[in-house]
Amino acid sequence: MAKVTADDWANAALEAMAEGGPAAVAVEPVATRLGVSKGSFYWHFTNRQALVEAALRRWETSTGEIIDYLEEIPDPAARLRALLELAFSDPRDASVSLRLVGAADDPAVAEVARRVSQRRLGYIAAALEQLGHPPQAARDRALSAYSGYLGLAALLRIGAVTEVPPNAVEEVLREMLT
Amino acid sequence: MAKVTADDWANAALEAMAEGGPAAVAVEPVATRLGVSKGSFYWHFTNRQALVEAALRRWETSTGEIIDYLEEIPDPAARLRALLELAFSDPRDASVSLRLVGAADDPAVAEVARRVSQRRLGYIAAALEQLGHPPQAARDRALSAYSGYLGLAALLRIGAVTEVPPNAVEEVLREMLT
DNA sequence: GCCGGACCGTACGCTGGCGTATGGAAGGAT
DNA sequence: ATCCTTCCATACGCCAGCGTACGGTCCGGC
Repeated sequence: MAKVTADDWANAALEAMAEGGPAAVAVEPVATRLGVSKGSFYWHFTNRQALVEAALRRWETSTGEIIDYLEEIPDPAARLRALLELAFSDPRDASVSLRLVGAADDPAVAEVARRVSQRRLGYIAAALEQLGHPPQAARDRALSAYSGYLGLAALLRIGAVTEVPPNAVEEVLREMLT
Repeated sequence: MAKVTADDWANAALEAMAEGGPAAVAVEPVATRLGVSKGSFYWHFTNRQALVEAALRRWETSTGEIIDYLEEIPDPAARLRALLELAFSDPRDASVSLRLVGAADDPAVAEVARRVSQRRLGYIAAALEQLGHPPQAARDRALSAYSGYLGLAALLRIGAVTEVPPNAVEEVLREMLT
């Protein structure tokens, strides 16, 4: 009837993580969400930690696919613009990122967050290099841009800023490219 | 013998929050930390939520005092520099801030984080206005600077960046002042 | 000296979540 | 038709943390 797969569990766990952070990735609640009991879970996974890691892997690959998709845009400036517009229009990813930052005591959480961030930083820096910036400058600007994005997402999340400034994308682009 | 006050509880709770986030502000562990039992706690407070709020209030006033102290620096440029150097040298505050961002589902948490952030943004913007920026530009630059700070703190926390870039303070200052 | 209030220890019940054990149901292989 | 494998439900024991009940101690006022 139900026939739930391990991937179903991972998806539901990621959903729970987006809503309540890694701490909310609990076996029984996710089971209820899937309309299934714990018996199913412990057949597919060994313990709760494995579920958290599955959700993290799922998030990492899904963000990776977005970057893979963007990589295909030939013009580096257009690529950066597409990235920014995607980032500022996807509150879910920002929410997950910030939750992982908050839960970074768990080494598994911190490592995934770190890998994802570094991949993004590398992606931005590579585009900037293609645009003629020397490597070190490209890395510096990438870091500053991505930091600004993350911080703004944080301020949005707590309501210190109510809307993303309408010229934010242009602003960051200008800042990076000049 | 021990004679613990409500303030002692609030301090210990803030300590626990800095280490493990709001979720780690649990009655029994904090009691142990104070060398006391729950009996003491439920004398001074009504429930756990009250303890969390006490810790939040404590953090808010303590960050407020820092700003009050900085307000006394007459030269606005020196004031901003002092703020930045303080911020980048105080990992504890950054840690608490980021944890609150992560736990912003709790409205009490979000509101304190919001108030603190807005106070800081206002403080920076005021200094920039004194330096001749028109109000809107001052607010924009304050937002961009503070976002950058927060984001960098996040990246440091997860290890995506291992050290605060040595010229970060100068960089942000230049960005704000020009 | 004792008495009442401030303060705390201890013991208890309750809940939510983890992990285990065990017994099915359902479907394909033979 | 039977049997093995896959998948799941149910029931259980366990632990941490919340909140309550109640008793005990210490100390100032009288």
